[in-house]
Amino acid sequence: MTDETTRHELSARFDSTGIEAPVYARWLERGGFHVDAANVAAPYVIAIPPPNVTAALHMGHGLNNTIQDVLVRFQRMRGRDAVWIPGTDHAGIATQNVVERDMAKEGLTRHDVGRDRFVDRVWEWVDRYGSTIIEQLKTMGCSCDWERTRFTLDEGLSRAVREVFVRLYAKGLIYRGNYIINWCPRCLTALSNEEAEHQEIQGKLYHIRYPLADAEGEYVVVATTRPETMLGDTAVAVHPEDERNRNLVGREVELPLVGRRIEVIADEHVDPEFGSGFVKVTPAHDPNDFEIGLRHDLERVDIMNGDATIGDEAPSAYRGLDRFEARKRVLEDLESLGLLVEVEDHEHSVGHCYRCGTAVEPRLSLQWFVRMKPLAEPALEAYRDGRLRFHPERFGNTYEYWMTSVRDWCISRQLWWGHRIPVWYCQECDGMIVTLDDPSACTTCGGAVEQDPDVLDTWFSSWLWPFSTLGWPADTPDMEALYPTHTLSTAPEILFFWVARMVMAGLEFTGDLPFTDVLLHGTVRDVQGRRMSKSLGNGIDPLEVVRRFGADAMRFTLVSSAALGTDLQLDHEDLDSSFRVGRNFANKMWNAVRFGLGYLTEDDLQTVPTDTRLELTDRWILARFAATAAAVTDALERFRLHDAAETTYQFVWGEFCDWYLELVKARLRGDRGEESRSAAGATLAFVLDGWLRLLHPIMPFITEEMYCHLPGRNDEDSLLHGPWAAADLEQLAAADAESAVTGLQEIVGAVRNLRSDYGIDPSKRVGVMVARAPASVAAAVADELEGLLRLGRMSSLEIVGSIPAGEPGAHAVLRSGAEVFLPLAGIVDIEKERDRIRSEIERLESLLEGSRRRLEDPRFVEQAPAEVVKREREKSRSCEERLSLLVEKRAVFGSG
RNA sequence: GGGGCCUUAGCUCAGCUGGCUAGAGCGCUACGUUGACAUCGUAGAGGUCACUGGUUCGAGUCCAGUAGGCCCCACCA
Repeated sequence: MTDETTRHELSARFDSTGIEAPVYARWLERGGFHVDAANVAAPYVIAIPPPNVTAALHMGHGLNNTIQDVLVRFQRMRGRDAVWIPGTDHAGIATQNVVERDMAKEGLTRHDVGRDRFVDRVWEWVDRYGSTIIEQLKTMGCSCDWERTRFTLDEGLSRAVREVFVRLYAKGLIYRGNYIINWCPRCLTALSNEEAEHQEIQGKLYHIRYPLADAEGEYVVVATTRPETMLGDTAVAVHPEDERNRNLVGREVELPLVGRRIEVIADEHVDPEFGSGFVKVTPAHDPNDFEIGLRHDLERVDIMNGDATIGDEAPSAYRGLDRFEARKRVLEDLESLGLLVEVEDHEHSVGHCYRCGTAVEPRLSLQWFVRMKPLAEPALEAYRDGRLRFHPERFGNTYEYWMTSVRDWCISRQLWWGHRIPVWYCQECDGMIVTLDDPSACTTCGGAVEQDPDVLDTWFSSWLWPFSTLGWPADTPDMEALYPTHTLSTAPEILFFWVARMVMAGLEFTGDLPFTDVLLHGTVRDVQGRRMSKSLGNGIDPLEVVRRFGADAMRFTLVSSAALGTDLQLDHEDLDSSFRVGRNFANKMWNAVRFGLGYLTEDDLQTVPTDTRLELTDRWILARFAATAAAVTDALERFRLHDAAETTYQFVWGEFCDWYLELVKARLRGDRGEESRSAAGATLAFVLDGWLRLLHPIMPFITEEMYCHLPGRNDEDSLLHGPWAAADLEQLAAADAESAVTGLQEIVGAVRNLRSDYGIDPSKRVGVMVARAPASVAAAVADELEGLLRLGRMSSLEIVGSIPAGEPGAHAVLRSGAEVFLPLAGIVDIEKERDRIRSEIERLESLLEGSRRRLEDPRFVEQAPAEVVKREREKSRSCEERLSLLVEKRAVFGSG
């Protein structure tokens, strides 16, 4: 689109359709996102939080990936070798569930087809749907280095997983043991502590009588929220110092419904104040009881099957019942025996499977664990000594707390989809082999070996992501050039699951922090403040938003609504209200550029325009641009993307479009001669080009498209690699131009205000007088007269020595000290004018009073910074001046 | 039971190291087809910055407490 005709045929309304795809295709064709490890001088690397391979894009992805793209594009434009590593996660439970559900439609379970065929089927699924989200990221404009796309089950990454398992095992940091773990009876697998989500449940506390075995009529009362577990009780405990009850220690009770005799023991865990002071002890079904059992060498009676039905260790009457069914039955039976003493409401929290929502069952089972303490120490140290930073900072507390109270990590999962645990058991002797390469026989006795059937927790591969994606454990050029990475952007809810563990893994296996800055973004919510979710049906499909409003509009809206550390609300029922801001802004940009293109020539586009030809407004907008560029750069460096968006928006719309374009129109048309036209053209082109750069990280498509339309440029050009903003922007500072133009804006503002107050027909041009304007403002008025006349709908704007006394008209006294007068013979309303002046006097008086009070306080003058005192004096003086003028005016209108 | 966050215009929220005559977008009211833009322009109304106390020359901003809302963590049955 380089020829003249096309250029001038840009439609008045910006339509993202038909622009985004070709622009993205151009970037890809040129390999614009790829960086060769051999050529890396100043790396900037982000590893994407790999979405689940079966996931479809939602707004959370929209936000997070926009943030990452902004950061990557910003650094790429600044000349860094920016690499954004994309990929997906095999997401063990989630993916297995999806495929199982799919199979269920055919009436099949995974057990019907067997392990190998099931895994094949998941792979087919992944091959078919696995690239969906990657394609969606492209639609959003994400500038990932697609040549580096990885999947956690790739051969290389799987190798890394094995390497880590073997290393940790050799170091004694991985062990296998029988412990109480969180078990999901629906997914039929162990879960880690993090995967059990605690929810407050409005439950009951049941008080049950356990008769003493050899004393008719005597009993103890235990309290429990899960009465069905009594079938597995193997003791009753009291606190060793419980005065009331410790005399019973050593006696036996007869477990109702079961008949087993169990001992009363003394254990510190019991809170003598709670309930009756007796605790039923079920070592196989409660983590605390398990610990008690260890201390007292209690029997562990496991009464439940994996699917949470009652098992063979329980009395036959209950076998086969689901746990909740069994609870009901147990309660009924206790009730009929007169042993259920009391039922009270009791709120408590119960773990739920983070994938399917089923209430987790604490279950005794043989699992693999990672010892976390030794890994946590260096990870904590890295945070404490400031090498690892969180944005917002407060998440450091959360991280620190988790690291100091971290518990061992259960990593084995009874699933089929995932990395198989690299452990083999000998079928002949008790040999166990933990090895990188599949063994063919037992290394001790030569017997046949069989691999552990379990797979590893998904997060056991995710925690290696920042380096496994770069080829670790091999010493690859990518590892050499691109590791460690720099920024990690993610949602706070996976701080423990993922972020904390990556830090541990990075330090343990590579000796480096995997990244230095962790950006935790907010949550996308609906208008009621609820999280967006499939089940609530309140989600927003980013692709629909892109289709209707454009990717840039979506990205701008997301970035500008998400201040660092805060959640953002979007209306899923009214996408228009949610994304209008971004769409309108894109349209504004489009039209501003469209306007510029009507006047600019190739010669206008040059380096920083600093010639003496520059006029006041040129110097003003250049100064404003320099300030904006500095603020935006600073904001992006500090991860304050919202500020960057806000600042540019205000500059482009509120200063560039509202004032500069308006003031410069006549000059661009050549009304003031070629010298003036070319100064305006050069300035316009420079500033336009400049803010396109500033906005490119946030709105890559429209900025690229517009950039290529600028005179002398074509599709071969690109903003992708910057430069970010021209060097030497400091030289553009022009405090004098800034204050002069502010003075002009005030005058126009006052005229518009007066017109509006007096209801003057917008089509009627008025003559205006200005007195007492500072010299610089007066000069500026003369320079920019025609523009000002148009903006204020004035027929004339005269600089006068003083406003003629007694003439009927409207007055305004400005902050610059200038006085604006609008003669209104026959129109002016004396009463109204008097009121206007009076209220202005009142306002200024109260302002002045406050200011004086401050200045009269010697402590303020002595202790406040000189700059503040100076400003206060100026404010005071300006108020006084304006007041005295207004008082004079009032005299003219009578004191009323 | 611990820890954290929030409470600023009708709505959604900015306001980072205390100096504010408290901002933005949307909405509202009035007016407007001004040759880039009605996805626009102009003006306006609208706020005791939750409450109470403290620190300070000065507090929306810091500290303590109160009230309301939210989140994270947690093996008291």
